[in-house]
Amino acid sequence: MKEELQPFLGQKVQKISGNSKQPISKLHRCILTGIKSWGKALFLTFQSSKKSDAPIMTKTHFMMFGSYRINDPKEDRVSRVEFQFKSGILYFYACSFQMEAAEYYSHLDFKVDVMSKTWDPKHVLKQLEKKKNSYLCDLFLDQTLFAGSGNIVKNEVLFNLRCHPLTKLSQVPRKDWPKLVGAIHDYCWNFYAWKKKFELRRHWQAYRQYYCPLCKSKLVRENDGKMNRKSFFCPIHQKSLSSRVKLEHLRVHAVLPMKNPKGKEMRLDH
DNA sequence: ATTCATGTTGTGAT
DNA sequence: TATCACAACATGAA
Repeated sequence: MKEELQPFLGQKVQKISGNSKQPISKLHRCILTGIKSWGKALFLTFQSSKKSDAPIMTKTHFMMFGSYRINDPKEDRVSRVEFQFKSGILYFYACSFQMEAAEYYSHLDFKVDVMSKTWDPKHVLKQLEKKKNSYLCDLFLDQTLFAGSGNIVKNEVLFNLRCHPLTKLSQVPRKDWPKLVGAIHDYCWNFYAWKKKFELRRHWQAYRQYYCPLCKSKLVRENDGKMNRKSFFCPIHQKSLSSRVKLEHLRVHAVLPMKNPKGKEMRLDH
């Protein structure tokens, strides 16, 4: 999204509307001066033409169902916010949109943001020390450790590690902790690359799958951990771990492209 | 037609 | 005070 919004950087908001309860009219005639992200949140900075006015920062989170469009509004849908720029219109739908997020933003820890250039696995490792009692299925969703990770990432990484979702961090030997951290980071960057090519789902091996790609046994599907989110795992390859834990951190399998009934490759991801 | 779910936040109970 | 359970949000896809 940051890449798609670049054309609007430096442009003035010519018109703004939407059903947001935030005082969005304050953004009228402001210039978009910054496009940032932290984890799953998008931060836009706006500068009023009066230099004396403090910049306004907005925080947008698309939650589960949110979306955005550029120059192509959704039909029969009211925008949460809609920005008219000189070169086009940006539409936000069904998202959380908050203003005056500058204070919030300045306190964010970019060392835990998997997509940040200042992501710091050593720092994450130090933080992990406090989480020994957590299940991996909760850990991998914890935004204070892995900002940007989510339920797809959790399930796919657990599969790649051949690890049961209800493994406690304390059961994983300390020397293997960097593998956990690295596996999340690697998967998130693959996710980004795959998403750009509209081939995200093609690479799912556990998430929303029915059979293990390795042994064809039926995957277990259950809500796990404190987060109580859905886990998909192979009971053979992701053993319930007690004293001995061996992490493999395996490479993703080659997968066949998905085709629709007409044989054309499908555009799979929004 | 109905159910589910790439997620976070706030509230009220325990 | 900390933890927990759950509702709310809103919509495309299964």
